[in-house]
Amino acid sequence: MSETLTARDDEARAEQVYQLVLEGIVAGRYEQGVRLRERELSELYNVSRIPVREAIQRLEQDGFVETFPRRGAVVRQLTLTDVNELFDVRLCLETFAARMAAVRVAAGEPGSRLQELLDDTRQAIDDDRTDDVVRLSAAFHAEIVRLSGNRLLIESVKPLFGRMRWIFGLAHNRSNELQRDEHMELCNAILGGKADLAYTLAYSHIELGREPVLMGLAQTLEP
Amino acid sequence: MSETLTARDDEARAEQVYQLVLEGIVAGRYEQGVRLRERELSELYNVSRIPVREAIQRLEQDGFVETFPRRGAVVRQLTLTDVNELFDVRLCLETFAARMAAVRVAAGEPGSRLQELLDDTRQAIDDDRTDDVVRLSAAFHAEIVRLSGNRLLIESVKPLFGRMRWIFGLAHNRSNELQRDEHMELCNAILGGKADLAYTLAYSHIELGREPVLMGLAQTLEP
DNA sequence: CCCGGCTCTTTTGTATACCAAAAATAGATT
DNA sequence: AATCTATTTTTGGTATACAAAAGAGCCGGG
Repeated sequence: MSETLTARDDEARAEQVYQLVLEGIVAGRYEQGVRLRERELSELYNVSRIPVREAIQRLEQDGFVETFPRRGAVVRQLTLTDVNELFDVRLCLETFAARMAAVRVAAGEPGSRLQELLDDTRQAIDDDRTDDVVRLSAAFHAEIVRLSGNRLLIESVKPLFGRMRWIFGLAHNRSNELQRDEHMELCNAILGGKADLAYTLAYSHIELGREPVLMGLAQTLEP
Repeated sequence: MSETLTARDDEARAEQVYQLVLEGIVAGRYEQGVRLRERELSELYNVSRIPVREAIQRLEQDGFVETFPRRGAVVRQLTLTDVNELFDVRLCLETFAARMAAVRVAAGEPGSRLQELLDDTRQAIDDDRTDDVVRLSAAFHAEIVRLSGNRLLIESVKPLFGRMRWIFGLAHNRSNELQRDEHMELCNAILGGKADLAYTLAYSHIELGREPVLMGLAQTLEP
């Protein structure tokens, strides 16, 4: 499990540290509430403290850790409130994204990638590749936001998607089959340029995801 | 105009550099497209490069500068598209915030600070303190988001408010009197716990702000 | 036994000095 | 004039050092 960074790797060190720590948090190797010490991480990953600091700053930005002045960073404690807040904000932004995506498709934007993702998901479900199903589902949501064409929206949603990945890792999800059906309906609405329908479908799809996640998290939180 | 940091100032250096550069951008002292060199800033503000880097990172997060690998940061170029995207995302988030604020007030949350801000705005308009009017108007919007009680929403909106301050600095605004009237209506709806009305009023208030800003910016952009 | 204060240690935030490599720039050449 | 080349800047990163704050441990008193 040597996660040492190869010395000559022209991608930014900070980015790599960010990814590695994030992976650790999402995978549960860094438990909630654990302190992230700069020295510790810099030694573990064989980098100096500067890229570590940069990574931690970004982790804070994306809601995975909390930092306190002169006391450093700790992995955040996920609460049911966090999940509810996340779903509320997703409802705001992703429903708008779905509507805009439909509008832009109607205006001639090519939206083929959505269908592709659905096809891949079909395959992944049939092959029982659960990780891929989750990844493709997230990619589907991200693709809708991308289709909306609003760069600020894309930027604003990015931290939400990071959190979602985390939460879905902790609290397991409802039926992949059901979700794919909803995605298909939503995809058809968008590719058909039906803005209002896309909005409504996105809304109910996201809202349907809330309860199961809350239930799942409630169990992992207090066993 | 020596902006040197006093040596013994127990607020974080990075934070101060962030504020100073931000001030410079918003005030137009750093023009759009200008490069921000780390060495330059660190000498100007009498700090080392570390807090400067941290400040620049945060400025990028908040959409004021753009960084390119190995080429550093430049002050962003504001376009009409940026403004439109900003208003679209604001419509998503702030209307939701207004609705939630009303819901929470109806559920017993004290919302007195809104009325206070309106009173102060009244005074500021009468005294012709334009800067204060702008500041108070921004504070009014921020207070609604705060009242929504959704911490993730508050966090998500923060970078938007930063951009607004910048844009409003470049493109002047419509009548303060009209805006205050709209704020008052919205305030009454929220304090009366009328969620749907608050939503509608917030929507039209924000949307009414779009055109004037676009017009104003179009002029300053190509004279 | 618990509490308040007193060291001692750890960790952050920052400074300084330095380096490799990529960009920008100036200069030389065709 | 345009292109290739050499020189300087600038970034991204390392290593090391240090003051000051936070935390841990210890100690004595109620």
